[in-house]
Amino acid sequence: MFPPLAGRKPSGATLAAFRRALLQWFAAKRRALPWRKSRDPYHIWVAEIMLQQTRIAAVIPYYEQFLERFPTIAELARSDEAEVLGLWSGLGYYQRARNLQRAAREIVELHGGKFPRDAEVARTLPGIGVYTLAAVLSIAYGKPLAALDGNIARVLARLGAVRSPLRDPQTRRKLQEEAQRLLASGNPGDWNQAFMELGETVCTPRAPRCEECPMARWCRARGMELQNEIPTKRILREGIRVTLAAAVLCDPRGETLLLRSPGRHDAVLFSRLRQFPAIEIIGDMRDGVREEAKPRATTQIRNYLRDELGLPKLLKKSFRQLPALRHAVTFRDVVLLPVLVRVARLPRHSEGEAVPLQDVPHMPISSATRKIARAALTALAGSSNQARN
DNA sequence: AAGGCGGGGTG
DNA sequence: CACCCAGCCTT
Repeated sequence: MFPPLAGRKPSGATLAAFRRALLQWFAAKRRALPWRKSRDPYHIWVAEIMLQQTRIAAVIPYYEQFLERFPTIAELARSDEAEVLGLWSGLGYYQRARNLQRAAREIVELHGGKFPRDAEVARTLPGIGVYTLAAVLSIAYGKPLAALDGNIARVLARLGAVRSPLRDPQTRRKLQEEAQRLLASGNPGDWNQAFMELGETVCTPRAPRCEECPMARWCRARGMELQNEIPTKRILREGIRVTLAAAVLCDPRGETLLLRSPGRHDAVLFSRLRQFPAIEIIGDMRDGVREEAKPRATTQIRNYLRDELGLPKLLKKSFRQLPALRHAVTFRDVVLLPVLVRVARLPRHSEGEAVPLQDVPHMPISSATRKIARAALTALAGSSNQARN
């Protein structure tokens, strides 16, 4: 079913050549990534959690800052969740950070502060699923567990010309078995990383570089010129479009108001983290008419601030609409319409908090909130420059 | 078994 | 720009 054993009796020699080809390629091309400097299970674990659904380039700076602040499991366990989220801010999938810290506390309380070696024990930790378990235990402890992530699944699917969808549970099982069978048990950590790195750099989702691929001679998809058709495209939930207006209040001291709970919009749009007051601009939002939301944004924000935040009536000239921003939240495509609002005093609000606008980009917030804060800071810097000139 | 959770890279 | 990517948890 899969090369190198496809259609023939399992041949030890072929399998050995297959493994040698990949390991030699990895030895030559292996990138010097921060988490590869270490075998500390904690370091590997943090890296693997950050790398879930997230590209290497995005992870590197977060990884280094995170370990600098939380050098040990014990340090992570005794920190505030808010600080952990602060260091995660911008990386997305914030539940990962919460689980990471919960697991750290569990490790300190139940496992003597060391990441468990036992697979069944480690698997019970929050945030440790089948993939992460195999990755951490193989890399940190040399356990012979085959990792199956998206990269490896794609490589295996191409090697074996598997046409069924990768997320199909039956296919998944088949691929997991195959990965386990191919695993080079001499150094499972290197093997898993070699496989993933091949998927990331050569056997890419689109336009795979088959000419550079050390495994091309074993690849059935390549042989059938199906490398661009396999794996089959995943059917994604249809996206929806959302338009939000967000108010960046600004008092004379440069302070702004953040809310702990959402305004009139879906809470997930700011990852349930602190956010600017915001409302969804309802209206006919079919394709092509989103432009109509822009004039409505200021009016609706103005009403919202008055009715629900108890802000006194403000003059129209206190409002300044900034250029629209785009943001994505899983299947939602969000257009953000930031509105800068000059106020004499920030309103009191039970869920509100006054903070210097300057500080907002460094707080535990979603990227959407950061984008809005940066847009506002840029606009303010621009207008003060104009005033000086 | 299916759906939800971010964000950024790529062609 | 539009399109693409994916591990874990909850329901």
